[in-house]
Amino acid sequence: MKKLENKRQTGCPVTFGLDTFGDKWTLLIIREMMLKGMKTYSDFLAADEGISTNILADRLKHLESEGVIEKARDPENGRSFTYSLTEKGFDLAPILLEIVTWSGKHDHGPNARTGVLKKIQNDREGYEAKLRSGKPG
Amino acid sequence: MKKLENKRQTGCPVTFGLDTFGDKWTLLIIREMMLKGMKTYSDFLAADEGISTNILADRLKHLESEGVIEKARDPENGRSFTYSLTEKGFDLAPILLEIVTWSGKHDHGPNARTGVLKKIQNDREGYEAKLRSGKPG
DNA sequence: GGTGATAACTTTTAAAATGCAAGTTAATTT
DNA sequence: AAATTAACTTGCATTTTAAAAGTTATCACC
Repeated sequence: MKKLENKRQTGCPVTFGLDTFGDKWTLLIIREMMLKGMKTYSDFLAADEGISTNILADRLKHLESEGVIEKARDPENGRSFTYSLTEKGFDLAPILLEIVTWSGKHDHGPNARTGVLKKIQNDREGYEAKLRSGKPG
Repeated sequence: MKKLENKRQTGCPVTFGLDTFGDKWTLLIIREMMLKGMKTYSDFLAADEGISTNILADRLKHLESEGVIEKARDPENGRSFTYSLTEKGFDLAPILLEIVTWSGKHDHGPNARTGVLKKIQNDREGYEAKLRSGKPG
């Protein structure tokens, strides 16, 4: 993914952030990890939106090179790897939660899901702490 | 921009948000409007990152169709139009501010700019209110 | 210890999106 | 009336994405 690798170096924090996670697939991978506890390549492939395998491989590589996620062998399955969020990755939680909050207010569609939204509204700090523990509800 | 127009309708709030503003150019346009008070087509074209004119036109059209921005004739210049944020658009402020906060923590480059970050740290509510007034500092 | 299945990718190729330059239209200004 | 400004649109080459098939390594079973 050239786009995200060629950092624009404008010094703008918005640009800096977008160069790291500013394409839709990247944040969906983060969502799978942070909100759904998914951690393997197959987990991500199976996500609702249907990311294609080449793009997934590319984004994982990029996120790892940016220090947002870490890759390790799965101790329980020799042919699998686990991806996990670093602190830098968990620090994306507030952004994700604000996106959920925004959508909660503006998605008036019939199948809008509100599970996470309710957790945020009920106890934001507690929920964020739970996410950072690596074990979402 | 087919990608953002074909809403995926998964019901997921993260997907919903990304389908509206989930490409780098879109949030940069929002940044120009919200944080820098820019409002014309030429303003956006002149932004640091150098968006190209066809993409800019496409993204403005999309944001307008999503109800995030509004287009109107410029009362002070008959050959110009002004784009302004709707309430739905201003509601993106928390997302933008969290991105700035994240980058403030993780951008260790020499030319990272911290103007907005300081305003957030100093008085977040006041700053957000100022943004919503349409007149950023 | 050979066969089949699973997991994580890589490669290939066509379709779609992007970037760049040049062209168009309408409203001023000179 | 002619030149300028503002906001686009169009055409085309390049880049990125998507979809499908192929590769490599580990494991499970017989």
